[in-house]
Amino acid sequence: MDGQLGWGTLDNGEWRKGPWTAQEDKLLTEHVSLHGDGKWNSVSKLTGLRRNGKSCRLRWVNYLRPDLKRGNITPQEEIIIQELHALWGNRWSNIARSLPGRTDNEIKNYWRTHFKKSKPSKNVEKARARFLIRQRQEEQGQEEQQHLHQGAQQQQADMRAAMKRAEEAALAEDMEETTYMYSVSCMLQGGGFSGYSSDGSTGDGSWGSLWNLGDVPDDLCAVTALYGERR
DNA sequence: AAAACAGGCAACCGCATGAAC
DNA sequence: AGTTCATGCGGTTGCCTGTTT
Repeated sequence: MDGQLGWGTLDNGEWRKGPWTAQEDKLLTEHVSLHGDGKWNSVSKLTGLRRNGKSCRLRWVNYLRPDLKRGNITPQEEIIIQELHALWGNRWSNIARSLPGRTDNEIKNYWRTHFKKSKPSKNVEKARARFLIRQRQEEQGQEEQQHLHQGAQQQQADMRAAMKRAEEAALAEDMEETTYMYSVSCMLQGGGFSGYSSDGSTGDGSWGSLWNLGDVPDDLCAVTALYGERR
């Protein structure tokens, strides 16, 4: 390419690795503007770029895309990242979809440098705890329909009651957090919020309505599925 | 002024998944 | 139905740069 390859010397005599040059960026950008993104493995053939498809895709997604937002993560974005990470864990691509202009790589790096070494905040821990409680309740409800043994039913009812109490205690503990959760929800959906009643509970008693995530993976079911499959 | 250290970030790697054949 | 290939995702690595000693 330019003869000055640094640690990005030719890999096995074919693919270049390491930092991208301005010329390579230009080639890739031109290719995408002509052919659109996708078909990354054809980039090298069509442009002469000695980068493999994966490398091209990564460069485009993380750096060259015109809709990328430059600059520091804002406090609002930081809150969203914390909350969504509490819900989804390291689902960086999901989190990134909720933050237009940000990439999964960027969020992942930000998380690792800003949060990982510190203990999770109280709010984050609470968010996760409440989500898990709710999820557990739903699972219990499904199991209940399948197993109608009376003893088991009693046990499950006791457990649900205990979890319900725990959740209510968490909610009562600080209304400040409830307001906080509300504001995050509003940010996520651009202000439109429903299903939240003044007593601090959700209208229908589900996280789906509390969060109402919009284009963030559809609804509570999707979130639950994501969480479930992760474990 | 220079060496050591730490943080931030770009890029690579391996694996999983889905589409095409 | 099985195989191959392309793409996407999350984890990890290592360079660069700013800060501290």
